[in-house]
Amino acid sequence: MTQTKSQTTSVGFDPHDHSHCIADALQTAEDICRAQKLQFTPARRRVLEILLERHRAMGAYEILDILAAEGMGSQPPVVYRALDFLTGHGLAHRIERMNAYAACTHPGASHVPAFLICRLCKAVAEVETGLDSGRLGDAARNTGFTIEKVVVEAEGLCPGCAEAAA
Amino acid sequence: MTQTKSQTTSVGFDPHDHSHCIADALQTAEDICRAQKLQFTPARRRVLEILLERHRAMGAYEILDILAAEGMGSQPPVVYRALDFLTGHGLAHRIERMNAYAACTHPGASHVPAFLICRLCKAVAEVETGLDSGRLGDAARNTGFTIEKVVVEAEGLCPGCAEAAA
DNA sequence: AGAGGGAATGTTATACTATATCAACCCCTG
DNA sequence: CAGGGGTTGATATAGTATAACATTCCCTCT
Repeated sequence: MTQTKSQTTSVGFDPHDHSHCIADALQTAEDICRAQKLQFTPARRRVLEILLERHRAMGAYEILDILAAEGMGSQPPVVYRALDFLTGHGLAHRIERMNAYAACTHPGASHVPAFLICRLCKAVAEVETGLDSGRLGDAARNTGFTIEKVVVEAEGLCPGCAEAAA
Repeated sequence: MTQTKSQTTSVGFDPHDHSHCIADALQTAEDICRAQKLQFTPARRRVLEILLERHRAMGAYEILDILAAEGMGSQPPVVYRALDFLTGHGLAHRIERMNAYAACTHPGASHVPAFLICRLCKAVAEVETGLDSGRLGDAARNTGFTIEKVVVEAEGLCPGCAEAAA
């Protein structure tokens, strides 16, 4: 919000031109929904916008408070349905460790996303892992386990908070 | 419970002599607590036993029901305190994706554990990852993020359920 | 135009997960 | 035997998520 630098890294903790990444992400979401004949309804769109604006993981009820203040519905199913849609189509992710949700920073990519979660400021960065080809895949093959979905979440300190804490 | 084969792999979905791994794990837990001057109280011990007996991830309230039936306390803090102790000292793990808990299958080892979670029978296998040295570590270094803890959880089908479903 | 049907929303109620708080107790130690 | 840390007991409440059913909207087929 206070950053003014123009830079479009869609990942990481760097300052960047936030209005651009919001507009880009919304446009991408619209494209994806059109291509797949999905309904990008006002509630779904607004929830994604809220996640993009805050640029961090948010609890469902935190999002709900904002929706309610805007008159878009005040009951839990409103926000959970929107989040189910967004996560189900790769537009947002659930951060298991925080019971929270964050906009996907590179929708459309097929991937095993990993999240770097700052335990102080709660900022979340989404990065890629090469996990399938690593030891986890080996371990699964060795035991005969069929992996369908993988969650990778790292908690720690982002550059800013690490510096502030030092 | 119905397995009778003797085999002591402490990891994976293979049949094995379960009474052995329970006894071994409890003994190891006692050793660890003695070495670190921790109190392995009846409630803590019983919760670990329950997790070992079931050999799967269990919800806190599921454990609580068992404790209550045995007269060991019927209020949530009873089980959450025991679970905090066990997870805090590496004797059990929280499975974030399930809001559930499972006994550690190789306590004492320092590691980045990963979990293979069967979505049908809820069995959980604990395996090792080489994650620190992989792309996640690279990504963190590149962004200046300091990783303190990593959660890796894979959901899918264990060999038995995959076969049954086929 | 009207009937049928699928998806989305509105609404109420409830289930499930987890923690805060304070009092009581136990044991060790000084 | 007083103090203090750690553990337990007990009550209340906070936080997260879903079930269930009625209603509406929009599209399509006739």
